[in-house]
Amino acid sequence: MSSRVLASLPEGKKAPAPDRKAPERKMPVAISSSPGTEARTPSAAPSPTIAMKRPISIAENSPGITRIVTSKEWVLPARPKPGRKPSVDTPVTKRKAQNRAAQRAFRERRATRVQELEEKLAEFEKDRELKELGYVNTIQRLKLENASLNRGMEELRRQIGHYKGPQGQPYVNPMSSSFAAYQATSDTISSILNGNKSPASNSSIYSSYQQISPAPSSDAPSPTSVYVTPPANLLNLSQVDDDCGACVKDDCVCETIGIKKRSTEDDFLDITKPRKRKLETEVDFTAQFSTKKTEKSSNNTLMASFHGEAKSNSSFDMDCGFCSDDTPCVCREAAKEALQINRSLSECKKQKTEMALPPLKVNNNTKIELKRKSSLVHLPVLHPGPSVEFNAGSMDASVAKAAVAEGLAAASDSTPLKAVSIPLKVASVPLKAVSLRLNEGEIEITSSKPTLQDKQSKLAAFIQRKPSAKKEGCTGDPGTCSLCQIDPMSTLFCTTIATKNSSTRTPTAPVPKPTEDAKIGLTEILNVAPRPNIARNTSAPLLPALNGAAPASGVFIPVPDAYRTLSRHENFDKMDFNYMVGKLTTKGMSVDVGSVANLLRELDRRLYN
DNA sequence: ATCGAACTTCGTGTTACCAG
DNA sequence: CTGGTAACACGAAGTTCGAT
Repeated sequence: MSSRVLASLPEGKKAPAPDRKAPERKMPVAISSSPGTEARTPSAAPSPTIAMKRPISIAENSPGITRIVTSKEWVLPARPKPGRKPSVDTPVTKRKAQNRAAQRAFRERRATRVQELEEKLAEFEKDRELKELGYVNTIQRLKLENASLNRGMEELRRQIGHYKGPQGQPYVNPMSSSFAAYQATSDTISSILNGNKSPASNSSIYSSYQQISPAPSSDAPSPTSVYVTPPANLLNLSQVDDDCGACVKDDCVCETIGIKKRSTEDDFLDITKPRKRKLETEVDFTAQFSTKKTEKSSNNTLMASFHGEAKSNSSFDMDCGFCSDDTPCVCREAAKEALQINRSLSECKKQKTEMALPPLKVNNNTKIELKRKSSLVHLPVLHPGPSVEFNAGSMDASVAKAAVAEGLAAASDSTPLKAVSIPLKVASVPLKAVSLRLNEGEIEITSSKPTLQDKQSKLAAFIQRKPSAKKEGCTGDPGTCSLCQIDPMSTLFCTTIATKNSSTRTPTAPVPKPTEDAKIGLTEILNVAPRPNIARNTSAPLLPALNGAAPASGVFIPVPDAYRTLSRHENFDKMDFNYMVGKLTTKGMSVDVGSVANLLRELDRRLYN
């Protein structure tokens, strides 16, 4: 302190105030035997409060010193409050004293406010991190789901196309590169039909169709046998709203499985009807030019079919208002071509409907067998959500049996619409449901009403199925099973249950294998609250039927199965995680089926509330 | 390793300004 | 006049870093 201080002391200022009691401050303990520490602690810390409380021994000869054991227990003094010590002398003027007090109060308020804000900020940060984690998990799950859906959809398309394409005609995959050509073509035609009179687009249309046409061959079949699957927006111009976004009109899985009403074949014709005009007395220049085109593309069977039709359909006309009657109308031509495509497709469809196809069946290897017996397929839905599901190839027998039990209950119902089927939300998201099944295991869509015997035999097959490989099931160690490896939420679920178990000191029991008794128990449990028949009335609220709570069943399923079952529910993400786990009755790393059922009902209630 | 100067941080006091 | 606030300055304690 020194000269600088002395020199800078303003007039009237007094020397620094004497020692004041410094508030206790927590600081890291640093033991120093050097007396210099005390020396550096000036009078601010009145007396070194380093005091010996009791003698302790020093551990000697210890090879690796991880803990210092001193002979004394030192109580270190709190770090003296830094900064200028508050003055105790009375100010000269009243005003000064008032200002000092005001300033002190102000700083106190400011510090309090800053502290509050910091606490708030910390809370927000914590909340944000939690939400972010949740979002990341959701994104990952959605990505996986999307990928599996795409795979399933692709597989379905491929398989369906394989069966649909007559005489070995390759199925034109809308998702393939030629789909882009379709898209461009349809857009162009649509724009023409809507009044865009750009004659230059004609060539693009033409070339587009050349691209999408099957490879020409000398022994090409009749034009009507050409199988083309244009995108929905080309043929279904009037029913854009009905487009599920995943199906192609002529290849709509939604229609195939009967959850979407078949659209009329001549939707496109309906658009062009008002523009039709009788042209019996007029010269059909369009047909003439079409003929020329046909000659140009003699190898193109698709175009040949179009123009062949055009010849026979000389009455078709379309007044675009741009071309004159003496000149070949490009717009008319394009519209006519689209019409021909539609007609050829109609014939294709007729052929297809005549084919007796078996029901669509997808087994564990995601193979689809098309055994269509009828064109209309009713998909029975027993449950609004994926509350009980059939697992994948790795489906554990317990969960499978739970689902089977539900199916059994349904099978005993005399309602013909009920069937042994997977309760899916097919009505709302058809492709998703189907491909989910594809991805995770078995899907079976029956076209005919199953008999009770059929149901029972299927049930027996399910029940007798052996559980999957052990690595796919619960390992008893959270985060190590296959499900946990790919789904962080599953890991969290398992960990939470493990934590719950440890806190409640539940003895860790091995994952029980469901027994025959379990099957009966499941049937009883799941019959406690009979599920409404969604197929009969999809809009009917489910609450009345879902109010019943299933008692504890004593039947336990592995945690991953419980997670799979619960996580499929739409409301799974909306319900508090800890609450859900708390609702579950667990024994070790297994969950009581009854508690799962209860939780599902609660999720249902929230969903339909 | 030790020491001391310079620097940093924090608490406090004083003064001026402004609005009610 | 009084309360609230900003700006400035000081003091004390801790930290850093170069010289020895």
